[in-house]
Amino acid sequence: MALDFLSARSRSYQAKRHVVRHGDPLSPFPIITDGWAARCQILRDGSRQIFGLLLPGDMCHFNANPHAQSTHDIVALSSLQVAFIEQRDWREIKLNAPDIAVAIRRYANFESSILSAWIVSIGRRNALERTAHLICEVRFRLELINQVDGDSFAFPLTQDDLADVLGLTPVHTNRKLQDLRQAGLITLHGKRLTVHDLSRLERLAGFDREYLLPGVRELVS
Amino acid sequence: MALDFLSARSRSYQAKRHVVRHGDPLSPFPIITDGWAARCQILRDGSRQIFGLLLPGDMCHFNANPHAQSTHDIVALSSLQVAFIEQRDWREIKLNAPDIAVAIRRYANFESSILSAWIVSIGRRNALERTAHLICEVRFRLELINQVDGDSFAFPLTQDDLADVLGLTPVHTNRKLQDLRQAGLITLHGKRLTVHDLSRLERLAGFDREYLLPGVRELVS
DNA sequence: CGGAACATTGACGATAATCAAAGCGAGTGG
DNA sequence: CCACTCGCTTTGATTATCGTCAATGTTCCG
Repeated sequence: MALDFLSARSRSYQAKRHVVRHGDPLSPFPIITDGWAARCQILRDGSRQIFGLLLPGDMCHFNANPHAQSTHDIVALSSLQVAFIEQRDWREIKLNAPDIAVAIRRYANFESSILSAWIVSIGRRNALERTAHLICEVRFRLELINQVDGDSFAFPLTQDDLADVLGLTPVHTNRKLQDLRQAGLITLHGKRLTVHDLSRLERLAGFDREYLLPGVRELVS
Repeated sequence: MALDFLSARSRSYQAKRHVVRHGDPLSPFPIITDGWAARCQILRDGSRQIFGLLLPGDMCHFNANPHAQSTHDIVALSSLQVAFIEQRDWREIKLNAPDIAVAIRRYANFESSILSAWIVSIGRRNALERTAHLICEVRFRLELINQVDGDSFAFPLTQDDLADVLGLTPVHTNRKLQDLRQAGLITLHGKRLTVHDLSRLERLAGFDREYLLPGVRELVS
Protein backbone atom coordinates (compact mmCIF):
# COMPACT_ATOMS: atom_id res chain seq x y z
CA MET A 1 0.00 0.00 0.00
CA ALA A 2 1.54 3.27 -1.07
CA LEU A 3 0.16 6.46 0.36
CA ASP A 4 0.63 9.83 -1.16
CA PHE A 5 0.32 11.54 2.16
CA LEU A 6 3.15 13.92 1.50
CA SER A 7 2.43 14.68 -2.09
CA ALA A 8 2.44 18.44 -1.89
CA ARG A 9 5.75 19.88 -0.94
CA SER A 10 5.29 22.67 1.48
CA ARG A 11 7.05 25.93 1.22
CA SER A 12 8.72 27.96 3.85
CA TYR A 13 12.26 27.36 4.88
CA GLN A 14 12.58 26.79 8.58
CA ALA A 15 10.95 23.86 10.24
CA LYS A 16 7.73 24.48 8.43
CA ARG A 17 8.09 21.80 5.86
CA HIS A 18 5.87 18.82 5.87
CA VAL A 19 7.30 16.82 8.70
CA VAL A 20 6.84 13.35 10.05
CA ARG A 21 8.10 13.24 13.58
CA HIS A 22 9.56 10.06 14.88
CA GLY A 23 7.14 8.47 17.21
CA ASP A 24 4.11 9.83 15.43
CA PRO A 25 1.34 7.33 15.92
CA LEU A 26 0.76 6.87 12.23
CA SER A 27 4.20 5.69 11.28
CA PRO A 28 5.05 2.05 11.75
CA PHE A 29 8.08 1.45 9.50
CA PRO A 30 7.56 3.73 6.57
CA ILE A 31 9.49 2.96 3.42
CA ILE A 32 9.96 5.48 0.66
CA THR A 33 8.71 4.23 -2.66
CA ASP A 34 9.13 7.44 -4.63
CA GLY A 35 10.78 10.79 -4.07
CA TRP A 36 13.44 12.05 -1.69
CA ALA A 37 13.39 12.86 1.99
CA ALA A 38 15.97 13.72 4.62
CA ARG A 39 16.75 13.29 8.25
CA CYS A 40 17.60 16.59 9.81
CA GLN A 41 17.94 18.58 12.97
CA ILE A 42 17.11 22.22 13.56
CA LEU A 43 19.33 24.06 16.00
CA ARG A 44 18.44 26.83 18.40
CA ASP A 45 19.51 29.57 16.02
CA GLY A 46 17.23 28.17 13.34
CA SER A 47 19.97 26.66 11.24
CA ARG A 48 19.38 23.19 9.93
CA GLN A 49 21.68 20.27 9.31
CA ILE A 50 20.66 17.32 7.19
CA PHE A 51 22.41 14.12 8.16
CA GLY A 52 20.77 11.60 5.92
CA LEU A 53 19.24 11.47 2.48
CA LEU A 54 16.42 9.00 2.07
CA LEU A 55 16.01 7.76 -1.46
CA PRO A 56 13.46 5.31 -2.84
CA GLY A 57 13.79 2.02 -1.03
CA ASP A 58 15.15 3.60 2.13
CA MET A 59 13.49 3.12 5.46
CA CYS A 60 12.63 6.32 7.26
CA HIS A 61 12.84 4.93 10.72
CA PHE A 62 15.66 2.66 10.37
CA ASN A 63 18.00 3.62 13.10
CA ALA A 64 15.45 5.29 15.26
CA ASN A 65 14.01 4.02 18.43
CA PRO A 66 10.30 3.58 17.93
CA HIS A 67 9.20 4.58 21.41
CA ALA A 68 11.28 7.67 21.82
CA GLN A 69 10.39 11.14 20.70
CA SER A 70 13.61 11.26 18.79
CA THR A 71 15.25 14.62 18.49
CA HIS A 72 15.36 14.56 14.75
CA ASP A 73 12.84 15.06 12.02
CA ILE A 74 12.16 13.60 8.64
CA VAL A 75 11.41 16.16 5.98
CA ALA A 76 10.26 15.69 2.43
CA LEU A 77 12.59 17.10 -0.20
CA SER A 78 10.26 16.39 -3.08
CA SER A 79 6.81 15.00 -3.45
CA LEU A 80 6.90 11.64 -1.83
CA GLN A 81 5.28 8.27 -1.84
CA VAL A 82 5.59 6.14 1.23
CA ALA A 83 4.61 2.57 2.01
CA PHE A 84 4.00 1.35 5.52
CA ILE A 85 4.85 -2.00 6.99
CA GLU A 86 2.72 -2.79 10.00
CA GLN A 87 4.44 -3.92 13.15
CA ARG A 88 2.78 -7.33 13.09
CA ASP A 89 3.72 -7.90 9.45
CA TRP A 90 7.19 -6.92 10.44
CA ARG A 91 7.39 -9.49 13.16
CA GLU A 92 6.12 -12.07 10.76
CA ILE A 93 8.77 -11.16 8.22
CA LYS A 94 11.47 -11.54 10.80
CA LEU A 95 10.21 -15.00 11.72
CA ASN A 96 9.46 -16.38 8.30
CA ALA A 97 12.03 -14.67 6.16
CA PRO A 98 15.24 -14.45 8.12
CA ASP A 99 17.08 -13.52 4.96
CA ILE A 100 15.25 -10.26 4.93
CA ALA A 101 16.20 -9.59 8.52
CA VAL A 102 19.81 -10.14 7.51
CA ALA A 103 19.42 -7.81 4.58
CA ILE A 104 18.07 -5.20 6.93
CA ARG A 105 21.11 -5.49 9.07
CA ARG A 106 23.33 -5.05 6.05
CA TYR A 107 21.31 -2.02 5.21
CA ALA A 108 21.98 -0.58 8.63
CA ASN A 109 25.69 -0.98 8.00
CA PHE A 110 25.27 0.73 4.69
CA GLU A 111 23.59 3.68 6.39
CA SER A 112 26.31 3.81 9.00
CA SER A 113 29.01 3.88 6.36
CA ILE A 114 27.33 6.83 4.76
CA LEU A 115 27.11 8.65 8.07
CA SER A 116 30.80 8.09 8.68
CA ALA A 117 31.67 9.26 5.21
CA TRP A 118 29.70 12.44 5.72
CA ILE A 119 31.62 13.19 8.86
CA VAL A 120 34.87 12.75 6.97
CA SER A 121 33.61 14.97 4.19
CA ILE A 122 32.33 17.78 6.36
CA GLY A 123 35.28 17.56 8.70
CA ARG A 124 38.16 17.37 6.28
CA ARG A 125 37.16 18.23 2.73
CA ASN A 126 36.78 21.75 1.47
CA ALA A 127 33.52 22.99 0.03
CA LEU A 128 34.30 22.01 -3.54
CA GLU A 129 35.46 18.47 -2.78
CA ARG A 130 32.58 18.02 -0.42
CA THR A 131 30.02 19.03 -2.99
CA ALA A 132 31.61 16.76 -5.56
CA HIS A 133 31.68 13.91 -3.07
CA LEU A 134 28.02 14.19 -2.30
CA ILE A 135 27.16 14.15 -5.96
CA CYS A 136 29.22 11.01 -6.43
CA GLU A 137 27.56 9.32 -3.50
CA VAL A 138 24.07 10.17 -4.61
CA ARG A 139 24.78 9.12 -8.17
CA PHE A 140 26.11 5.84 -6.92
CA ARG A 141 23.11 5.18 -4.73
CA LEU A 142 20.72 6.07 -7.52
CA GLU A 143 22.55 3.75 -9.85
CA LEU A 144 21.86 0.90 -7.45
CA ILE A 145 18.14 1.49 -7.82
CA ASN A 146 18.27 2.11 -11.56
CA GLN A 147 17.47 5.76 -11.37
CA VAL A 148 20.41 7.00 -13.38
CA ASP A 149 19.58 7.59 -17.02
CA GLY A 150 22.80 7.65 -18.99
CA ASP A 151 24.86 10.33 -17.31
CA SER A 152 22.05 12.24 -15.70
CA PHE A 153 19.48 11.79 -12.97
CA ALA A 154 16.71 13.63 -11.17
CA PHE A 155 18.03 15.83 -8.39
CA PRO A 156 15.15 17.49 -6.55
CA LEU A 157 17.22 19.32 -3.95
CA THR A 158 17.13 23.03 -3.78
CA GLN A 159 20.43 24.80 -3.23
CA ASP A 160 19.27 25.62 0.27
CA ASP A 161 18.70 21.92 0.91
CA LEU A 162 22.06 21.08 -0.52
CA ALA A 163 23.69 23.65 1.72
CA ASP A 164 22.11 21.99 4.73
CA VAL A 165 23.50 18.66 3.61
CA LEU A 166 26.98 20.02 3.09
CA GLY A 167 27.17 22.21 6.16
CA LEU A 168 27.61 25.32 4.04
CA THR A 169 25.62 28.47 3.36
CA PRO A 170 23.38 28.56 0.31
CA VAL A 171 25.48 31.33 -1.20
CA HIS A 172 28.68 29.38 -0.93
CA THR A 173 27.00 26.25 -2.22
CA ASN A 174 25.87 28.19 -5.23
CA ARG A 175 29.40 29.35 -5.94
CA LYS A 176 30.89 25.90 -5.69
CA LEU A 177 28.23 24.47 -7.98
CA GLN A 178 29.22 27.09 -10.48
CA ASP A 179 32.84 26.10 -10.12
CA LEU A 180 31.89 22.52 -10.91
CA ARG A 181 29.91 23.69 -13.91
CA GLN A 182 32.68 25.89 -15.20
CA ALA A 183 35.08 23.02 -14.83
CA GLY A 184 32.81 21.14 -17.20
CA LEU A 185 32.10 18.47 -14.65
CA ILE A 186 28.37 18.80 -14.19
CA THR A 187 25.30 20.66 -15.25
CA LEU A 188 22.41 21.13 -12.86
CA HIS A 189 19.24 22.56 -14.20
CA GLY A 190 15.55 22.00 -13.70
CA LYS A 191 15.96 19.46 -10.94
CA ARG A 192 18.16 17.35 -13.17
CA LEU A 193 21.84 16.75 -12.65
CA THR A 194 24.19 15.62 -15.39
CA VAL A 195 27.70 14.37 -14.70
CA HIS A 196 29.89 14.94 -17.73
CA ASP A 197 33.10 13.43 -16.50
CA LEU A 198 32.49 10.98 -13.71
CA SER A 199 36.04 9.81 -13.18
CA ARG A 200 37.33 13.35 -12.98
CA LEU A 201 34.59 14.24 -10.55
CA GLU A 202 35.39 11.21 -8.42
CA ARG A 203 39.04 12.08 -8.41
CA LEU A 204 38.29 15.62 -7.38
CA ALA A 205 36.04 14.38 -4.60
CA GLY A 206 38.39 11.68 -3.40
CA PHE A 207 35.46 9.36 -3.84
CA ASP A 208 36.14 5.72 -3.14
CA ARG A 209 33.17 3.55 -3.84
CA GLU A 210 34.64 0.76 -1.76
CA TYR A 211 33.18 2.25 1.37
CA LEU A 212 29.70 1.55 0.08
CA LEU A 213 30.25 -1.72 -1.72
CA PRO A 214 30.47 -4.20 1.15
CA GLY A 215 26.94 -3.49 2.25
CA VAL A 216 25.81 -3.46 -1.32
CA ARG A 217 27.17 -6.84 -2.24
CA GLU A 218 25.05 -8.31 0.48
CA LEU A 219 22.03 -6.23 -0.32
CA VAL A 220 21.93 -7.22 -3.93
CA SER A 221 22.51 -10.92 -3.45
CA MET B 1 39.81 -13.13 28.38
CA ALA B 2 41.36 -9.72 28.21
CA LEU B 3 44.42 -9.20 26.10
CA ASP B 4 46.82 -6.39 26.47
CA PHE B 5 47.84 -6.52 22.86
CA LEU B 6 47.76 -2.80 22.39
CA SER B 7 49.26 -1.78 25.65
CA ALA B 8 52.01 0.44 24.35
CA ARG B 9 50.79 3.50 22.63
CA SER B 10 52.84 4.21 19.60
CA ARG B 11 54.00 7.61 18.66
CA SER B 12 54.06 9.25 15.32
CA TYR B 13 51.17 11.16 13.96
CA GLN B 14 50.05 9.85 10.62
CA ALA B 15 48.72 6.35 10.27
CA LYS B 16 51.62 4.98 12.21
CA ARG B 17 49.82 4.36 15.42
CA HIS B 18 49.12 0.91 16.59
CA VAL B 19 46.30 -0.04 14.30
CA VAL B 20 43.86 -2.89 14.05
CA ARG B 21 42.57 -3.02 10.53
CA HIS B 22 39.08 -4.19 9.97
CA GLY B 23 39.18 -7.62 8.53
CA ASP B 24 42.40 -8.54 10.24
CA PRO B 25 42.29 -12.23 10.94
CA LEU B 26 42.84 -11.83 14.62
CA SER B 27 39.82 -9.77 15.39
CA PRO B 28 36.52 -11.53 15.91
CA PHE B 29 34.37 -9.01 17.80
CA PRO B 30 36.79 -7.12 19.97
CA ILE B 31 35.35 -5.21 22.90
CA ILE B 32 37.27 -2.51 24.68
CA THR B 33 37.64 -3.18 28.37
CA ASP B 34 39.97 -0.34 29.22
CA GLY B 35 41.27 2.74 27.45
CA TRP B 36 40.11 4.74 24.47
CA ALA B 37 40.25 4.09 20.75
CA ALA B 38 38.82 5.73 17.66
CA ARG B 39 37.48 4.95 14.25
CA CYS B 40 39.13 7.11 11.65
CA GLN B 41 39.94 7.61 8.04
CA ILE B 42 43.06 9.04 6.48
CA LEU B 43 42.62 11.06 3.31
CA ARG B 44 44.91 11.38 0.34
CA ASP B 45 46.53 14.53 1.63
CA GLY B 46 47.39 12.82 4.90
CA SER B 47 44.75 14.54 6.96
CA ARG B 48 42.79 12.40 9.32
CA GLN B 49 39.20 12.50 10.46
CA ILE B 50 38.00 10.60 13.49
CA PHE B 51 34.35 9.64 13.29
CA GLY B 52 33.88 7.58 16.38
CA LEU B 53 35.28 7.40 19.89
CA LEU B 54 35.40 3.94 21.41
CA LEU B 55 35.24 3.95 25.19
CA PRO B 56 35.32 1.01 27.56
CA GLY B 57 32.43 -1.28 26.79
CA ASP B 58 32.25 -0.29 23.16
CA MET B 59 32.55 -2.79 20.37
CA CYS B 60 35.21 -2.04 17.83
CA HIS B 61 33.58 -3.77 14.97
CA PHE B 62 30.09 -2.96 15.56
CA ASN B 63 28.89 -1.46 12.37
CA ALA B 64 31.50 -3.01 10.19
CA ASN B 65 31.10 -5.81 7.80
CA PRO B 66 33.33 -8.64 8.93
CA HIS B 67 34.31 -9.90 5.51
CA ALA B 68 35.11 -6.61 3.90
CA GLN B 69 38.38 -4.79 4.02
CA SER B 70 36.60 -1.78 5.34
CA THR B 71 38.03 1.56 4.38
CA HIS B 72 38.46 2.72 7.92
CA ASP B 73 40.87 2.01 10.69
CA ILE B 74 40.70 1.63 14.42
CA VAL B 75 43.46 3.44 16.27
CA ALA B 76 44.35 3.38 19.93
CA LEU B 77 44.19 6.75 21.67
CA SER B 78 45.61 5.46 24.92
CA SER B 79 46.90 2.20 26.18
CA LEU B 80 44.17 -0.26 25.64
CA GLN B 81 42.74 -3.50 26.87
CA VAL B 82 40.56 -5.49 24.56
CA ALA B 83 38.49 -8.62 25.02
CA PHE B 84 37.53 -10.86 22.15
CA ILE B 85 34.32 -12.73 21.65
CA GLU B 86 34.76 -15.66 19.33
CA GLN B 87 32.37 -16.02 16.46
CA ARG B 88 30.97 -19.30 17.74
CA ASP B 89 30.43 -17.89 21.22
CA TRP B 90 28.71 -15.05 19.53
CA ARG B 91 26.30 -17.29 17.68
CA GLU B 92 25.58 -19.07 20.90
CA ILE B 93 24.82 -15.83 22.64
CA LYS B 94 22.42 -14.83 19.95
CA LEU B 95 20.58 -18.13 20.31
CA ASN B 96 20.55 -18.53 24.05
CA ALA B 97 20.39 -14.94 25.21
CA PRO B 98 18.14 -13.03 22.85
CA ASP B 99 18.03 -10.17 25.32
CA ILE B 100 21.64 -9.51 24.62
CA ALA B 101 21.02 -9.47 20.90
CA VAL B 102 18.35 -6.87 21.52
CA ALA B 103 20.72 -4.85 23.65
CA ILE B 104 23.21 -4.95 20.84
CA ARG B 105 20.69 -3.53 18.49
CA ARG B 106 19.95 -0.74 20.92
CA TYR B 107 23.62 -0.12 21.08
CA ALA B 108 23.75 0.22 17.32
CA ASN B 109 21.10 2.89 17.54
CA PHE B 110 23.11 4.62 20.20
CA GLU B 111 26.14 4.68 17.94
CA SER B 112 24.07 5.96 15.07
CA SER B 113 22.69 8.78 17.17
CA ILE B 114 26.19 9.83 18.02
CA LEU B 115 27.24 9.77 14.38
CA SER B 116 24.29 11.96 13.47
CA ALA B 117 25.02 14.36 16.27
CA TRP B 118 28.61 14.69 15.11
CA ILE B 119 27.45 15.61 11.64
CA VAL B 120 25.23 18.29 13.11
CA SER B 121 28.08 19.56 15.25
CA ILE B 122 30.69 19.68 12.55
CA GLY B 123 28.25 21.01 9.98
CA ARG B 124 26.52 23.74 11.92
CA ARG B 125 28.30 24.60 15.15
CA ASN B 126 31.33 26.83 15.33
CA ALA B 127 34.61 25.64 16.75
CA LEU B 128 33.84 26.69 20.31
CA GLU B 129 30.38 25.17 20.51
CA ARG B 130 31.63 22.06 18.81
CA THR B 131 34.42 21.58 21.29
CA ALA B 132 32.05 22.14 24.17
CA HIS B 133 29.57 19.71 22.68
CA LEU B 134 32.10 16.95 22.37
CA ILE B 135 33.15 17.40 25.96
CA CYS B 136 29.52 17.15 27.07
CA GLU B 137 28.99 14.00 25.04
CA VAL B 138 32.09 12.32 26.31
CA ARG B 139 31.34 13.26 29.88
CA PHE B 140 27.86 11.85 29.52
CA ARG B 141 29.06 8.58 28.06
CA LEU B 142 31.69 8.21 30.75
CA GLU B 143 29.08 8.85 33.39
CA LEU B 144 27.14 5.89 32.07
CA ILE B 145 30.07 3.63 32.77
CA ASN B 146 30.96 5.23 36.10
CA GLN B 147 34.15 6.80 34.93
CA VAL B 148 33.37 10.32 36.06
CA ASP B 149 34.85 11.17 39.42
CA GLY B 150 33.00 14.17 40.79
CA ASP B 151 33.38 16.81 38.12
CA SER B 152 36.45 15.42 36.44
CA PHE B 153 37.45 12.45 34.34
CA ALA B 154 40.39 10.99 32.50
CA PHE B 155 40.77 12.44 29.03
CA PRO B 156 43.65 10.80 27.19
CA LEU B 157 43.26 12.63 23.89
CA THR B 158 46.05 14.74 22.59
CA GLN B 159 45.07 18.10 21.11
CA ASP B 160 45.95 16.68 17.72
CA ASP B 161 43.53 13.83 18.31
CA LEU B 162 40.87 16.23 19.46
CA ALA B 163 41.39 18.31 16.34
CA ASP B 164 40.81 15.24 14.21
CA VAL B 165 37.59 14.56 16.07
CA LEU B 166 36.34 18.10 15.69
CA GLY B 167 37.38 18.66 12.11
CA LEU B 168 39.70 21.51 13.11
CA THR B 169 43.41 22.16 13.09
CA PRO B 170 45.41 21.50 16.23
CA VAL B 171 46.24 25.17 16.56
CA HIS B 172 42.65 26.27 16.44
CA THR B 173 41.63 23.51 18.82
CA ASN B 174 44.22 24.77 21.25
CA ARG B 175 42.81 28.28 21.08
CA LYS B 176 39.25 27.18 21.65
CA LEU B 177 40.28 25.08 24.62
CA GLN B 178 41.88 28.15 26.06
CA ASP B 179 38.70 30.10 25.50
CA LEU B 180 36.82 27.46 27.46
CA ARG B 181 39.38 27.62 30.22
CA GLN B 182 39.34 31.39 30.38
CA ALA B 183 35.58 31.30 30.55
CA GLY B 184 36.04 29.22 33.68
CA LEU B 185 34.19 26.28 32.16
CA ILE B 186 36.87 23.62 32.16
CA THR B 187 40.41 22.79 33.03
CA LEU B 188 42.34 20.25 31.05
CA HIS B 189 45.68 19.18 32.32
CA GLY B 190 47.67 16.01 32.50
CA LYS B 191 45.15 13.89 30.60
CA ARG B 192 42.44 14.89 33.06
CA LEU B 193 39.49 17.10 32.24
CA THR B 194 37.45 18.96 34.83
CA VAL B 195 34.12 20.56 34.06
CA HIS B 196 33.50 23.43 36.44
CA ASP B 197 30.09 24.50 35.29
CA LEU B 198 28.31 21.73 33.48
CA SER B 199 25.03 23.47 32.84
CA ARG B 200 26.72 26.51 31.40
CA LEU B 201 28.88 24.30 29.23
CA GLU B 202 25.85 22.40 28.01
CA ARG B 203 24.04 25.62 27.23
CA LEU B 204 27.01 26.92 25.29
CA ALA B 205 27.20 23.65 23.37
CA GLY B 206 23.50 23.38 22.73
CA PHE B 207 23.81 19.95 24.24
CA ASP B 208 20.59 18.02 24.58
CA ARG B 209 21.08 14.73 26.30
CA GLU B 210 17.77 13.48 24.98
CA TYR B 211 19.42 12.39 21.79
CA LEU B 212 21.36 9.78 23.68
CA LEU B 213 18.84 8.73 26.28
CA PRO B 214 16.49 6.51 24.27
CA GLY B 215 19.20 4.02 23.50
CA VAL B 216 20.49 4.30 27.02
CA ARG B 217 17.24 3.50 28.75
CA GLU B 218 17.24 0.22 26.95
CA LEU B 219 20.89 -0.47 27.46
CA VAL B 220 20.75 -0.03 31.17
CA SER B 221 17.61 -2.04 31.78
C1' DC C 1 70.22 15.82 31.62
C1' DG C 2 68.59 15.33 27.06
C1' DG C 3 65.24 14.52 23.77
C1' DA C 4 60.77 13.92 21.84
C1' DA C 5 56.14 14.65 21.93
C1' DC C 6 52.95 17.93 23.07
C1' DA C 7 51.17 22.69 23.98
C1' DT C 8 51.21 27.54 23.11
C1' DT C 9 51.95 31.99 20.68
C1' DG C 10 52.07 35.38 16.85
C1' DA C 11 51.72 36.99 12.16
C1' DC C 12 49.53 36.25 8.07
C1' DG C 13 46.48 34.09 4.48
C1' DA C 14 42.51 31.49 2.68
C1' DT C 15 38.13 29.76 2.90
C1' DA C 16 33.63 30.36 4.01
C1' DA C 17 29.88 33.38 6.15
C1' DT C 18 27.12 37.48 6.01
C1' DC C 19 24.43 41.12 4.10
C1' DA C 20 22.00 43.06 0.59
C1' DA C 21 20.40 43.48 -3.94
C1' DA C 22 19.18 41.97 -8.45
C1' DG C 23 17.90 38.37 -11.89
C1' DC C 24 15.36 34.43 -13.37
C1' DG C 25 11.48 31.26 -14.23
C1' DA C 26 7.58 28.48 -13.39
C1' DG C 27 2.98 28.85 -12.03
C1' DT C 28 -1.27 32.00 -11.06
C1' DG C 29 -4.76 35.11 -11.69
C1' DG C 30 -6.58 38.91 -14.11
C1' DC D 1 -1.90 36.13 -23.11
C1' DC D 2 0.44 39.08 -20.22
C1' DA D 3 1.90 40.69 -15.95
C1' DC D 4 2.60 39.45 -11.23
C1' DT D 5 4.33 36.64 -7.55
C1' DC D 6 6.96 33.80 -5.13
C1' DG D 7 10.54 30.82 -4.58
C1' DC D 8 14.89 30.07 -6.12
C1' DT D 9 19.39 31.37 -8.03
C1' DT D 10 23.05 34.50 -8.87
C1' DT D 11 26.15 38.45 -7.96
C1' DG D 12 29.14 41.76 -5.39
C1' DA D 13 31.19 43.76 -1.34
C1' DT D 14 32.66 42.99 3.14
C1' DT D 15 33.67 40.46 7.42
C1' DA D 16 34.64 36.47 10.39
C1' DT D 17 36.25 32.21 11.27
C1' DC D 18 39.47 29.11 10.71
C1' DG D 19 43.91 27.45 8.50
C1' DT D 20 48.94 27.84 7.68
C1' DC D 21 53.61 28.56 8.87
C1' DA D 22 57.07 28.98 12.00
C1' DA D 23 58.98 29.64 16.33
C1' DT D 24 59.06 29.13 21.30
C1' DG D 25 57.62 26.87 25.66
C1' DT D 26 56.52 23.02 28.43
C1' DT D 27 56.05 18.38 30.18
C1' DC D 28 57.10 13.85 30.42
C1' DC D 29 60.19 10.01 30.48
C1' DG D 30 64.12 7.32 29.91
